[in-house]
Amino acid sequence: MHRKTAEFSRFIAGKGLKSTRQRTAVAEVFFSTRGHISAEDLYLKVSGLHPGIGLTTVYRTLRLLTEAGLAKEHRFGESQGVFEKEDNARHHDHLICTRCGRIIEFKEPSIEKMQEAVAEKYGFVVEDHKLELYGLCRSCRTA
Amino acid sequence: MHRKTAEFSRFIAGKGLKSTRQRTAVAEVFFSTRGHISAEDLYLKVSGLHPGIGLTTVYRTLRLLTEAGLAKEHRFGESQGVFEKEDNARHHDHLICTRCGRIIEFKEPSIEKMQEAVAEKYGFVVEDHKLELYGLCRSCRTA
DNA sequence: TTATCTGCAAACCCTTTGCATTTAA
DNA sequence: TTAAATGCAAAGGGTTTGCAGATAA
Repeated sequence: MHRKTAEFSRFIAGKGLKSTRQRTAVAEVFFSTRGHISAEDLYLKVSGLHPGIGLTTVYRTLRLLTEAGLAKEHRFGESQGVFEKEDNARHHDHLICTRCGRIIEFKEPSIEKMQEAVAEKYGFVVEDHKLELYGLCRSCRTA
Repeated sequence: MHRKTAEFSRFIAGKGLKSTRQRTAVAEVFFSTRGHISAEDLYLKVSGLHPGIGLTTVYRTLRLLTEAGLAKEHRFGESQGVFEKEDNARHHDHLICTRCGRIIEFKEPSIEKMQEAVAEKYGFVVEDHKLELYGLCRSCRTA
């Protein structure tokens, strides 16, 4: 079993939910998938190994994985949503005070989603990004 | 008539299409709207002035406006699409291909709005920003 | 005149929900 | 034992499409 599937099981248990055959199957296949995958494609992959599983269950499990912070949903363009593994040791961006030099680290998944959508519009696949916001922090502003 | 509505009419004519009452009405209301507006809200606004217009026509006109480069559609989060005027003389950010070095300029008002929201969360007021997206462009990806 | 438009209703597509049944704990 | 999960079918919600009648050029 994938390390992340085990982590998912712990998350499930922690919420007082049940660890089912289907959830484990979906997680296992999801974590062995590289890049993005749609709910439907994941459903097809899992179906190959565990016939009879429902597309609905795949959707529900993907939602749980997302809540667990193990998956991330993207909506590129106008098409169907796709999911990818969420890596928690992630990039962060910076807020920089132009007066006192104070630096605050932050991350904003919603901004990153948009960055990817922009990139997609131009045919790009984002590998990395740099976002720096320059301005005045509260104390410099009120001082 | 709005300067941009006139520009839209020229675009329409250039494509051998017809300048109709409805298209002009939608464009006129759209260009007098600040910020983002959904197809449905635009439909409601136009309906007030031109009863009987169809939501379908609003969608079709918004598509034409977008093709003309006069409108821009955004899909924030998972919700319905919204449109805004496309302004060609603004700050832009960069998309950089890490393989061929190709650089594309883009601007994304929605990202800037979110940047300000994030900054505000930390007590900052944004004066400037730098956003660089690094990745692979279409040709480098498919090559 | 005639190709394009319009508005309505129906279709679409992806995703979620309702519900009766099954299952993990 | 029993609260939670499953799978099916049906509903949702925003957007698009088919079509017959209307209209701009």
